[in-house]
Amino acid sequence: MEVEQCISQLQLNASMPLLSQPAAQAYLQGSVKVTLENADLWKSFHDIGTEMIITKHGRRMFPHCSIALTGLQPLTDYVIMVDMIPVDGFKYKWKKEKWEVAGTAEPQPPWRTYTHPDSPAPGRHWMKHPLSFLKMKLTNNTLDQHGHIILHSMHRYYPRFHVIQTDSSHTVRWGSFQTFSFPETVFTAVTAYQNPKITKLKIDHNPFAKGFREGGTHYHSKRMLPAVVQVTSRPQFVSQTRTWFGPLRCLSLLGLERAPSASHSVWTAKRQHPLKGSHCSALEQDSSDQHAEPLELQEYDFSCEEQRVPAYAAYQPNRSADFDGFPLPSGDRDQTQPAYPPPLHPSSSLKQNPNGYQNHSMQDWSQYPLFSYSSW
DNA sequence: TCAACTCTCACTTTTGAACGGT
DNA sequence: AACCGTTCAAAAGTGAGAGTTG
Repeated sequence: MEVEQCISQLQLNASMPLLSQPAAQAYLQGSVKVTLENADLWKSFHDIGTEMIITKHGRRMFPHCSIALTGLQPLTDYVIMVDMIPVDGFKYKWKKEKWEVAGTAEPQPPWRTYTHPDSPAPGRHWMKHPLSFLKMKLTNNTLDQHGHIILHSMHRYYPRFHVIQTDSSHTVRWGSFQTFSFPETVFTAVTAYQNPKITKLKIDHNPFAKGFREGGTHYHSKRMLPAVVQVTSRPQFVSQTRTWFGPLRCLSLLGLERAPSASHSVWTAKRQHPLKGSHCSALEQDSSDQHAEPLELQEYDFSCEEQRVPAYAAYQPNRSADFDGFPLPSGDRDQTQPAYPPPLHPSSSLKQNPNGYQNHSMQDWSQYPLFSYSSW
């Protein structure tokens, strides 16, 4: 199936309602822009073929997601969220120094969304400093109880950032939301590094990996330690600047979920009720939940658009076949075209707006549920 | 048989409590 | 009493080898 056909089909089938424009525009008062903070590092990894370790207990990303926001309304509250989107419908394997397609993707694990712990906060707060999602963790444990993002190993994903306007910190009523993604943040989820170039690059940049270095050579575990090596005394730490996050505030979340027996194109809406009192909890969409309530859509005014934000002006975000280290299947593509929307790559349906960003219609992405999980 | 996954290791970095000085 | 900076211990996080699983 051609990309355009796929999109058309998705648009036809997407049940995500688009609200009337006047209602939505009431919340669209700014021109939100998102910049990837550590874009140089991301690009270094992307050039090789980024791999992210996922473990049963959850592993942080490296490079981690960090973005800068501008164009928000200073006094309006926003919630910032991240989720992970499959790049395509394939499973990969590392063979002969490169990634190869190893079949169709496994069924989507429980969908989760990571909410930035400062959320909700006014626009001026978000624009003051770049936002870090350092503490977000990735896991392959579908039974994970810690709120980590669940991914399949040997599958490719990219992070999607959501900027969601809310009415207030306490009685959340979702306003408009905008979605952003960056081509260079595509990665392959793995349980162990496959490409040694990635390992080297990570050790060079990640301070935690320094524990495995000594004198410019690597040593790993006591099995490889020279007999004379002794543990040195604990270093004295200089005083550190710390960021203090105030008490977490609670949100209510609105989600969409796929009907359990339905094909990719059929979705039902599920409303998450506002949390009472001071409780904070993580909310998860269970795809097996048969008791989803019908959503009263008129209570929620929101609009959305996704923007692909190339961090480099000269960078070519819309590549597919020439992704270094990430060969997309070519010959069998038509037969195995996934039921996912086209990834960040390229599509003639993408629009170029005056800012140079590429906007996606909400319908392109509407099959992916938002707010399925909130992790604090 | 083999690829993918999990456990474990030794080390560094981060975090937060405790303490002392102003 | 409140604030600030320093010290310390514990927890968290790291990549890779070895063992396990399918």
